[in-house]
This record gives sequence, structure tokens and C-alpha cells, in this order.
Amino acid sequence: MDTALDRAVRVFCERGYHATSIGDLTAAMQLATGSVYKAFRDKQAVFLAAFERYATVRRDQTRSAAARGGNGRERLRHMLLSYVEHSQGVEGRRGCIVVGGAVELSALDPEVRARVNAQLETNETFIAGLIREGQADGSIPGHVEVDDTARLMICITQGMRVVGKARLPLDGERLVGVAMKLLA
Amino acid sequence: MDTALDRAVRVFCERGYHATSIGDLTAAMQLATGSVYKAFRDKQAVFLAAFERYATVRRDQTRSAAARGGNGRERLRHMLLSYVEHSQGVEGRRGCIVVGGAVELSALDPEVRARVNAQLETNETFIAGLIREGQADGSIPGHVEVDDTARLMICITQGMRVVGKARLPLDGERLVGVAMKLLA
DNA sequence: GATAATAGGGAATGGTTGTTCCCGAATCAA
DNA sequence: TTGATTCGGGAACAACCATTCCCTATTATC
Repeated sequence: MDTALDRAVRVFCERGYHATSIGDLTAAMQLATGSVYKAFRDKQAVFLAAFERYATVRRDQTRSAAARGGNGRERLRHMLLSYVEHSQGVEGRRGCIVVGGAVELSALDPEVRARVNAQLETNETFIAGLIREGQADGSIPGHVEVDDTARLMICITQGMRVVGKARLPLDGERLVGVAMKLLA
Repeated sequence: MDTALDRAVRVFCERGYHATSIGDLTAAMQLATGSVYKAFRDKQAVFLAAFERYATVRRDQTRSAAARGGNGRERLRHMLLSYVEHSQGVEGRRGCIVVGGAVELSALDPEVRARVNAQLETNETFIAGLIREGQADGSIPGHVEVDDTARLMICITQGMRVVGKARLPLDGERLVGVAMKLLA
């Protein structure tokens, strides 16, 4: 089931919600129409399930990228680098289902908007935690405004997905090098 | 005609491309179906015209916001502030047609993708110009990497539109205050 | 003033969409 | 073996979509 859901994630990322037909989903998930409707109430339910699946996978990727750093500052740097990498190339072109949900559905579907908000807030809380860790271990100055910096970094990460989907190239080291000035 | 196009812009911003039907457009533009198809070849042509209209209006707003600053650094600050304001409240909830086009259509429609890219590059060039002005007038240090900083700022502005559409509140002064560290 | 040309309005149309319904195969119980 | 139940598959359906076509005013031309 997770493997079928992973395929649904890919389609929703690439084509968004409205441009994805049930036919696109059955083709990708290798299920017949009836089977999809046996497993999910309707198209929105498939999307929500794909959304949660995507969020879980990306969350693990982001956390394990951050874990590669030896202090708060380095963990933040690895997290940002990971975001740039995922915003680029074939995966960047495919796109992010959270950004897609925010842009395409948050004005139309309160349920999706709630999930998008929850996801953004989870990410922001995680970033804020990393900043605080850095302040505790001395790698980030204590005068850095935690909440404002975290929110700006959320803007940066979401913006990279937009720019990456538009296929503008992003140089990870250079971009993150500049972004780290926010921790000065 | 521009007033009808402005109304089309609002609908496309709010609902995106695929969720906007011809019926939505005729209702908003106060034109009959046949009249829309007399003025435009098809739905994509309406979208492209709305896109260009939006880009022109926003461009003027951004430039005149920047012009309020007395040096390069201040012009950059006013530009970012303007972006935060437009990403918030009722306009933020409505959304940005460039971000919408990038996320919803850049994988499906090469023509839209080209326009999105052109728009992003125009904005990036403008920001890079402001940075150079600041370096020339002494308000921005010469060691600031112009191109990388400009690209990161594009990510910030596009990201703010995503976050604003999801209805997370953005505090202009605080957020821009942090972002200005990128010019240190 | 008569006629041609244009512009706008809206009904008709063919295709596609999301969803439901029903059928056949396979699994399990007795 | 028989009967009941579940499960996947796909045809059928109603609604909606983008687009076309045609009709009616209005304007312009002579």
C-alpha cells in the first residue's frame, strides 16, 4: 500500500491536484478505478493520504540530514543543504506536495490548508529548535532572534521549491553559505 | 479590457489555473462565453494575458517601493518590505500568479514555464542591480556576493508568497530586519 | 437610408471528469 | 464440496468542462 501511495505522491507532486485525474492515479498506482475507491473515500482522500506519506518521508530525510552536523549551527547548515538538493534536478522539477497544496488548494480546501499549516509549523519548530541548540552549544550567537529567523528560513526553503520547480539552477554551497549569515 | 483582465488576474491568483473554469472567468470578467473566445484564442491565452498584466502591475509596485529608499541598502529594504506586505492579508491569501504558474504549470506547459522563468530572472536582475547600487554608494559592503545573494532573495520573496497563501502571519519589520543581515 | 461588417451573448456539443455499480475470481468456513 | 464473503477490476453514468456555432444588436460604409 505504501508503494502505491508513493506512486500517487509522485503524480500529485508533478501535476498538482486538479491536473491529476483518477485515470492518472490508477495508471501510476497500478490499481483499477474501483480498487482506488475501495481504499479511499474520494480523490481528496487519496491526496490527503499522499500528503501525509510525503510529509513523513521528507521529515525523516530532513532530520537525518540535520543529524550529520556536530553542533546546532552545523545541523542547520546540513538541513539547508539538504533542502537545496531536494529542490533541484529531477526531484526539484517534480516538486513538493506541501508547496503544491499551499498554492493550489489552501484557498479552496480548509482540510488541506490545515495540513499545510501543520506541516509548515512543524518545520518551523524544528528549525527554531536547531537555532536554540546552537545558542546553547555556543555555535550561534545568543542575540539571534529565534522565531523570526526560523520563519524567514521557512520562507527560504519553500521559496527554493518554487524556484527549483521553475528549473532555475541552485548552487547549494553558495546559497547556503549566504543564508548562514542569518545566524551571525 | 484591462479592467476585465484585472478581474481575470484575481480569479487565477485565487483558484489557480485548473480550478478556474471558463464559467468562473465569464462571471468575474462580466463577459459572455462567446465574447471571451472572441478576445482570446483559448483558456491558456487568457491565462498568459492575465500573467503579463499581473507581472506589469507588480513590477511597477515593486520599483516604486524601492524608489522610496535613499541608497541601495534602503531601496532593497523597502522592496522586501513591500513584498511582505503583498504576501499578507487579503492579497496574500489571494496569492501570486507567478508562484501559481511555477507550481501548477511549469511541469505541464512550456510556454508558461518560459514566462515564469523570465519573470523570476527579471526580478533577480533588479535585486542584483540594487545590491550593486548599494555597493557603489557605500551602503552595502563590497564583499557581498551579488548573484548568490540576489538568488537567495528571490527564494525569500517567492517563499513569502507560499507562506502567505497558507495564511501564516508575517511580521514585515521583523522579517526584513533579519533578512537584511544578508547584506552584512 | 440600405447594406455590410463587427461585437457580444448564450445555447449546443463533444469530450473528460469523479464517482458508482455490478460482475467474476479468490479466500475462508463449515 | 458448498456457501458466504471479500477483493480487485472495469463498464456505466451523471455532471462538468472547454470550445464552437449561431443569432441578434450595433456600428460603420456607401
